[in-house]
Amino acid sequence: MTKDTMTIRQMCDTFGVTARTLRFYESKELLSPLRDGQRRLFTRRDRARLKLILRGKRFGFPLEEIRQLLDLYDVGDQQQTQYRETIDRARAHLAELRAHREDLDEAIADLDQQINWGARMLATMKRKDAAE
Amino acid sequence: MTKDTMTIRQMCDTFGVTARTLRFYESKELLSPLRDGQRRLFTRRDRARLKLILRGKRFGFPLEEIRQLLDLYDVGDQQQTQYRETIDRARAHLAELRAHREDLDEAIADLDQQINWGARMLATMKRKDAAE
DNA sequence: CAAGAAGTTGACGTTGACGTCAACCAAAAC
DNA sequence: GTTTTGGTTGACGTCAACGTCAACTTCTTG
Repeated sequence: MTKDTMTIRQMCDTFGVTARTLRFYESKELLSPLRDGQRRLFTRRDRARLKLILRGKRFGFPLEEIRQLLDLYDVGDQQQTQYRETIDRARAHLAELRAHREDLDEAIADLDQQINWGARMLATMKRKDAAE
Repeated sequence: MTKDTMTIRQMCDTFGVTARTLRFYESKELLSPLRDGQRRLFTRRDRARLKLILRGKRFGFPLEEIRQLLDLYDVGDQQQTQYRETIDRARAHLAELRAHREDLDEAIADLDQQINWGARMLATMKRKDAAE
């Protein structure tokens, strides 16, 4: 049933990371692959987590913060109180993400405007050049 | 006229960075404050640039990439060719930002859904508890 | 069965972005 | 006039996030 595991190299190819990275993430307890003797076997869970890790990284979150958030997606066998806390953390994180998006929207608007400005500027420069 | 300069400490307080950081940014040519003898005097230009630097950092961009983009906001006395390149880099950067936003939107949707799921889960747990 | 090929565990190196510390200067306050 | 206060320049330290390398084991393939 749980035959859908991957070797480290398959993981590397699939996600575009190095083996070193995967071992490093394991040492930091972000992943916890099974073992076949010595060798690692990455499960569906590991894959889901890695996906989230990489996404977190794209947003510039440090690994430690990402590690804490991973539990959110890991419904597990938590107690009610713990689970409530998990959800609260998730809500806080969601708020952060939304703030991040507003920030981003502003940056996009700024840059877009600046580019238009620059493009007009460039056109003016060309006209001036041609006139000489 | 250009009397609106700030000391390094005023900059620190205003932007929430350390003096070391400002000197470091200067050494990497991201800022170029005036001098009053030895002491640095940060101009409006420096402030504008620092604001952009910090925004770039919030999005996880490396300082070197930020430095290149800063020229865009610095119409300056660039040659046409250089300016064209600057605008091209800016366009590429803008595309990156937009991709980033799509990614972010997805993450927000995911997390939102996950939270709703969790909230329903929690409600179920409570009902089960109350039934016992 | 020898020789890859794929994987493993340390251990050390590297890079970016600063922190920390020592030694110094210069104007201002006591 | 000397002691703060605010600033300066190196030089070295640090931390995260891996890269690199050596020495080893364990299939598997000719």
